[in-house]
Amino acid sequence: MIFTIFVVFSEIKSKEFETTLIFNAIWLVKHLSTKSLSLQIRPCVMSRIKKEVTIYDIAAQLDVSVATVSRALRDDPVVSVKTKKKVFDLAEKYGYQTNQFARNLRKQQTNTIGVIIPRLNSYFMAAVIAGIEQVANQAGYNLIISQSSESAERESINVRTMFNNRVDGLLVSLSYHTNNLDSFEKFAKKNIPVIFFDRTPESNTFTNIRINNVQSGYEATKHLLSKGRRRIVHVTVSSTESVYRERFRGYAQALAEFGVPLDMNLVYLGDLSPESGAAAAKFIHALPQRPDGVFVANDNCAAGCVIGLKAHGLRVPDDIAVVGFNDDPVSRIVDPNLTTIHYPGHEMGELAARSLINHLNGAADIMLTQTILLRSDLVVRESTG
Amino acid sequence: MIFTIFVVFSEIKSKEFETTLIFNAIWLVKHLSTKSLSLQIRPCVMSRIKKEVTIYDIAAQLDVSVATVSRALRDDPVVSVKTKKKVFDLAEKYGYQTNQFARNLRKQQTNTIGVIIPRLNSYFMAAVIAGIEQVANQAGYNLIISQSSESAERESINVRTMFNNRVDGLLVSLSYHTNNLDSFEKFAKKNIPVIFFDRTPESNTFTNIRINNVQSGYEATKHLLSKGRRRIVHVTVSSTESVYRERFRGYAQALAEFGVPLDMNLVYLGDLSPESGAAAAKFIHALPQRPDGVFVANDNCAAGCVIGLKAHGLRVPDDIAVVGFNDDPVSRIVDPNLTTIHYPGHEMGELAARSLINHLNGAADIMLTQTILLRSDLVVRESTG
DNA sequence: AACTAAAATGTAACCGATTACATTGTTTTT
DNA sequence: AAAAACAATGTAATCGGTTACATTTTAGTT
Repeated sequence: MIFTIFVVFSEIKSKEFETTLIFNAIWLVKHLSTKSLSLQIRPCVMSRIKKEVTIYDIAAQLDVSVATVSRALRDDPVVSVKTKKKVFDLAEKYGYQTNQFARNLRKQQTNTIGVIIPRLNSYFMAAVIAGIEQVANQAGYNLIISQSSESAERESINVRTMFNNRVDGLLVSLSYHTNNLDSFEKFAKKNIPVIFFDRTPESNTFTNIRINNVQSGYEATKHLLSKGRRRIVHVTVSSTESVYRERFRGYAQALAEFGVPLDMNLVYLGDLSPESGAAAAKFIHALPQRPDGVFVANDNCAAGCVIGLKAHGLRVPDDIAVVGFNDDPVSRIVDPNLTTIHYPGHEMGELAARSLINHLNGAADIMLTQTILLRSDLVVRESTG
Repeated sequence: MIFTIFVVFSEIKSKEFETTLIFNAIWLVKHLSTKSLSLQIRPCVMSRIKKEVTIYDIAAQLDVSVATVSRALRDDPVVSVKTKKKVFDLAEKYGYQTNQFARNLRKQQTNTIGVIIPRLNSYFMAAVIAGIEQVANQAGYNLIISQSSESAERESINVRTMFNNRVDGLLVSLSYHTNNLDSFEKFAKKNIPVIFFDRTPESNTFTNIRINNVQSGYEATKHLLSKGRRRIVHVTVSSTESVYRERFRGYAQALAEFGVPLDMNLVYLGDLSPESGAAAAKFIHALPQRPDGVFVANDNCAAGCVIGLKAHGLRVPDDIAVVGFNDDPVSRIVDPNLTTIHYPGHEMGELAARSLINHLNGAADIMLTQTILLRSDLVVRESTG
């Protein structure tokens, strides 16, 4: 059956509007029963009927099949150069956008990477995210970022959400209180790659990217010891997560090496916030025998602690030397500037994203890699004299 | 035609594995031609054939239609309680997950909100994001976050990406250098809601959520003036974006009110980083007539500036008083603590997300709202004596 | 029992891109 | 000139939920 169709418009506002109308007309003809003889449609109604340009529209316009259009748009070498050009031009003209859902549905993959972090409130995390984003954007991947707010429960909800959204891969930094990896099981079962960074689990089922926290903790403490300090407080968090446990281990190791007995009364457990640092300062001030050094497991907390110590009349570093961790910009703001452990956030993010994407592309298999350790360095500033 | 099928397994590892096998068998029967009489399949091959549980599987298992399953899973009241329970139970048992792409494809909406921010490096932004995330999560929306890195170009690429990913709505804080809103046109055309927050455009095509920057700049400057300071430097950024222009306007207004002539030689343009603050301090120190006050357009920069001023031997606030902006935690770390303008990041994020989602739900129409102003307050601390 | 209204469920088209396989047209080989 | 090889394009099934409309079942009424 062959139709001849006259489309008469009473008002055409713009080229683009005309396009819409024509597409709508084509669509209507395709879908209407042959019974209707007359038809009156207001533009607004029409535009509601169909508003997106699809490969079907392009195919109809050029009188080729959707398959050809689909192939042309993906630059498949099997399509002739001439056809490709026609398709590209028309797609350009009508501002065609591929519908990602149709593609994802069909391809069973999403081009999306999930990122789960404890909190977005540190310079370090911002740097990591920036690194991840840079690599992901470049490779055409989307990012879904969510925060666990240091809660194991929220974390596992986020993991589930990521799973439901069928992310192609997951980059995770664990919360303080994560005590099992059950929620990640699903990913393992479906062979969806998961890479942990910074706050990594002790289990070795997944790939980890981190620094040597034992060593860094050791160096921080050793630095204090080498400055002659012997009564050293460690301010950290009570966490099931390995990072802080390892920093503590390094602290203990250094003490042992210098023959200083480990005194658990000198270990202050808080939440590593600036407020917690202030509380630690109070704790230190109240100790019967005044300590002469503090190793704080993060800079924000260390800054709070330094301010607290000064408020209690203690001089830093003369009375008490302080070492932080992270090389957060705050370490250069607080007076005196903090001696701290520097480690590369941006690089860590880049590396994590790149590893994941290479794995997804089949360029490398991360399952072969168990752990990647990045360098971390002690940066000596005023707070240790 | 009625088939009776015997499925014989040589090895069943677990209940779940059995489920997979049965589903595969059902699927095979549905899809195989009647010609094949014999069939041998290895489990690994089978699991590749079909690995996700779909509503079709559940429907087949319960001997109801997919429509019923679909409706039951969405808790449609039209489905009987009994059937619903059966469906829920089986879905639970087999760990069914709805395929978002299929749903999105069909529903023509994504349940995703795009967020574009200049940078993720300030406490304020982290707070905003946290606020957005809280509301979005609660309402079952996903978030795609991306950074423009203060570049107008990156920003418009991000906008395009968001558009291609068919976000349901967009929350944007503009970069320093955005000079036109062309890239957002697409959204306007398709009636996809866009809400700007904090760094909002001057145009009133879209809804804006922000504080009164003119007023805040005015108050900050007036505070310095009321402390007797008359030669006041303003440290800001050369930006096309209105926020900083308005803070400057407030600064100029306050000066005018106190009869102090506006001297453009006292306006220092940098990038508002801590380093830029240090540079501003150097600039101030080098000025022929020493200023006695500084109003810096953000706290991070102000902190850098304070440190720089101290390094140049100037006493804060005695020689020179400093006011920042944002009430970033750093304002309470730097010595002396910064007088600053506090404004609610978390609330701003919440409000932006909630407005957007209400609009999407049809509960409210944001197009009716032009601008929402949030309160901002001067917080007086040591840096102004 | 007959009839009607309401409740529950089923059927099938649809969203838009992908791709195995089939078909057609064109060039090269024997 | 016939056969084979290759290039270009087309056909139609597929991904998995959603929903308008159709059909069946149940409950309620006279």
